[in-house]
Order: sequence, then C-alpha cells, then structure tokens
Amino acid sequence: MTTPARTRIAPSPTGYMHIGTLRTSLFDYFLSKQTGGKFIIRIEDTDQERLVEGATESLLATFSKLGILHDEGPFLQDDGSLTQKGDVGPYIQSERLDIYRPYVETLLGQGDAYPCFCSRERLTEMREEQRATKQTPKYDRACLALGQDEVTKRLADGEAHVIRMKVPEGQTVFEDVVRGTVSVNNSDLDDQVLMKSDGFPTYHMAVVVDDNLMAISHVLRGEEWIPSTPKHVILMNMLGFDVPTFAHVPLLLNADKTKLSKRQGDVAVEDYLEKGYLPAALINFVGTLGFNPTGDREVYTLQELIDMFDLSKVKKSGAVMNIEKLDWMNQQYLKELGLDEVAEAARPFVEVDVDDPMIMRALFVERERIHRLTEFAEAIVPYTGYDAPDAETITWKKSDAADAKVQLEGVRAEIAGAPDDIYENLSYVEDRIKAYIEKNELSNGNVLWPLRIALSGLQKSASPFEFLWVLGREESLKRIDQAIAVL
RNA sequence: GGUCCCAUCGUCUAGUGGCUAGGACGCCAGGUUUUCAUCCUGGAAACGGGAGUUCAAUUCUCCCUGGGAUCACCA
Repeated sequence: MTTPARTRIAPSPTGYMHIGTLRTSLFDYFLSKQTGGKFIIRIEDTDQERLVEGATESLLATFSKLGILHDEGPFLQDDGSLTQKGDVGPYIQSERLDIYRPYVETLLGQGDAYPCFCSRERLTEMREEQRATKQTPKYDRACLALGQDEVTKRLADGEAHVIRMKVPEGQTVFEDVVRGTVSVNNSDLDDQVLMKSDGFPTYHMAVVVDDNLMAISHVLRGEEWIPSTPKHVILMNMLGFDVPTFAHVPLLLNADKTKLSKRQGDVAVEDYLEKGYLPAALINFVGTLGFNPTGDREVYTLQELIDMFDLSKVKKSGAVMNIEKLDWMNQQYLKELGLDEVAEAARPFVEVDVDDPMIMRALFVERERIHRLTEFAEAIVPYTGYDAPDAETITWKKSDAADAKVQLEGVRAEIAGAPDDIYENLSYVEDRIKAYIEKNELSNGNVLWPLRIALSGLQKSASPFEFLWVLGREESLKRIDQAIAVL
C-alpha cells in the first residue's frame, strides 16, 4: 500500500468552476481516494481586486452536485453559509494573512528577500524597453542596490513597497511525475514579488507556505504552472521546506489547440451541467482526458477510475475536448438510468410534473433517444399533447388507407379487450401485440406503422409498444379512435 | 523575442526495438427494425521531417520543423 496522499485543489474564487479545475480535482480525488489520503480544497483569494461575491459558495455547490466530496476545507452548510473543517485551517487564504508574515520576515532576515519601492509606472516602462530590445522582461534589481540606511528610512516613512524574493545564482531542478526532470537556469528567473503593497501575499508565497503547513504531498496543477515551479522550489529551499511531488497535467484545449478559453466555448462546469450532461458522464469524460486506464474501453465507474488511476500514466500533451464524444458518453449513461433516476435527472429540465407516472414512463422511454437532458423538454411533447395525424401519414408506404383503418380497428379491439396488467411492463405490451399479429397472420408493417402514427401523431417516434405502455389503455384508445376517424 | 513544455487516424487514446500500429467518437457503406434512435457488420483515416545507434526503428539519441505555455503588486 502506498502512503496516503494529501492532495489539494486551490481555485481562485471566480464565480464558476473551470473545466480544467474539474479535471485536476478529479486527479486529486482519484489519487487521494486510492491511497486512503485526503482531498483538500483551499480557496486562493489573495487578489482583492478580483473578489467575486458568493464565488466560493457556488464553487462548493458545484463540487457537491458532481458528488466529488472533499475531506478538508470550506464546506457549505444547509443554510447556505460557510464553515471549515480540518486540522490545518483556515483554508481560505485571506484568513491566513498573519500566517504568511513571519515567513516573509524570515526571508528578509536571511537576505533572501528585499523591499522594492519601484512604482508600477517604472516597472511597466522597464519591461517595455526590455521587450523592445528583445530581452526577457525581468526586474532590474534597482532596489537591491539601495543602501541599508535609505531602505530603513523609506520603510520608516511608510513608503509603499513590495517584498521581492532574491533569486540566487545557479540552476534549479525538479522532478515531475508526468514530465520527468525539468531544469532552468536561475538567471532566467525574475525576482518574484512575494508580498504585495496591500500586505497580501502573492500566489507564489502563499502556495509554498500553505502547501507546507497543510502537509500537501502531491501538487497537481495545469502545465501552465511549470514556468513558476522553479521559483516555488527555490522558496521551499530558502525556508527549509520539503519539496512535494509535482505533477503538471496537460492542458485542456480549444479546437484550435490553444489553451481552453471562455471566448471559444464552454469552460464552466456549470455550463455543461446546464446543458444536460450527467455528472457521472462528465466525470468519466473529463477524468479520462489525458489519462486512459486501459485504452480499449471508454466507460468507467468512478470506483474503477479511483482504482486504476496512475499519475505516471498521465499524458504529456494537451487534449482537445471532443464534444461529440461527450454527447455519446452522456447517452451511454442515460441508457443505464432507471425510472426514478431519469425523473430526478430530468426534473430541472422540463416544465411537466416528473412525479406523474405517465411522464416518468415517457422520460424513461425517451432517455435512450436523446443525448442531453435539455432534449427532454422537446421529447416529452408527443406524450403530453396530441394532434391527430392525417390519413396519408397514417398509411404505411406499402399499404393503403383502407387497410390502415381495418388494422387499426383490429388492434383497437385487441387493446380494448386486453387486461390491465399488460401495462405493468413494457415487454408485456409488446408481447401481447406481437402475439396478436402472429395469431391473425398479419404483417408487422401493416399493423405497427398505422398504430404508431395513431399513437404518436408523428412520422418519427418511439415504438408503438412504448407509446401504449406510456399512455395506458384509455389515452391509447382515445388516440386510436381519433386516427380511425381521420381515415 | 527569452525560457520551458509537447508531438500516433479529424478528435480522444493504446502500444512495441521486429505487430496487418489496436480501441473509441465522428464519418461512409451494408444489415436488423413499423419510422427515428438503438443495435450489429464492414470501410476510409495516424506514427511531422532528417541524421545517428542497431541486423531491425513509430519506439532510443541528436537536430530541424510544427504546436503550446509562460515571462504582473492575477491566480
């Protein structure tokens, strides 16, 4: 047995869950469950300017809808308020400000960090110039050259400043489970700001301190973080922290292979849920993007994903979301739902009463003819309403109207005379009608086509057996009578 | 532009120093079926290029090309 993994997802509260966040969360979740560890949610809200009201709550609500439950972090209570559980909290960074300060002091004391008084204007100007001369934009360390006395004085005067890390000389190397050894020359790294002028830490400072204090064993995140990982490793070394296991997972891509963006499609998990994808299907689909347990199957249960997950088998290259495949997968899951489950899944997507037994049966029948839950609204119409079809539609292409009428009258009598219990099960209805056809040496087409049209009113629809079962005897007879009247 | 990362069908992927390079979505053609959907069968479709190592490279190494990420007091 491997050691229990403590994994975490650290989203910034933007008001929705990015699909990439879901994928990383899933990998975190698989890994922690597989090893008997913990999956932690930590909110990274150190950017005061980008705070979104209620974002944390909606993020947690989405996790909850998906059934991906965390072990530590903020939790949503029944009354909608937030509470936190776990021994190493708080799990919201804006509540941890006092925790970061001593570490910054330590860095300052060790000479590994320094105050910087440069204005944003100067920094912007400097970067533009560097770009223009084709240099890598990087802080020029002007403030590192300041004399101790001047620094002390300006600090005492309360001058606005930030704290920067002093990147040492040399090379930084780290191991990544999915990518192997990654190394960079420190001379390519910028003196990253650790503490902003408003007293909040930057992500880089906070993530290093929090991951250490929360004893995070595996840092999984998108590959866009690779360039800043060396800075984190340097900070860990400066503070004497153990380096966790890193795994940078491949990006989720737009169709044009660029990083998945809001502009080019849906990036919010909530959007997919609203479009009628089942949580289980979404999890299966997203959880096997960049990771494939066997290569010859597509559908896996959550438990199988947990059992088979292997970080070292995660692909290195990015993945384009194949929505058609998601549709297909969603249908696979839809087909497996039982009567009650379909009703529950459909509830938010239809206007009708899903607790009505007739509606329930209709949803059950239609569930394998649609791909997304939103299609239920349309699919249900032939059951709740009825327009008598015209004679031409009722007539089978290989027969004529006179025959259609005879057949409908015959099958009507059969239905009228059949006992109620044939409606208990779809197959009983089907057996009954098929036996009738066989006994009277009739042909399927001559009977079933007019019957189906009579019941559905539609050129294309579910089978006549399904309609009989859904509608029940009374409504079925009513519709058949109307069709006979048209002929 | 600097740095870093990546490279198997259109897309998601499996895979190996020697295979007819496998599966899935989608697509096309048949079949089952009362229609549609489902389902079944078949088909087209990929190892980016060049060196090197080797008896043998899609696989290992290097270069090129291509693509991407990142270079904020955002995460």
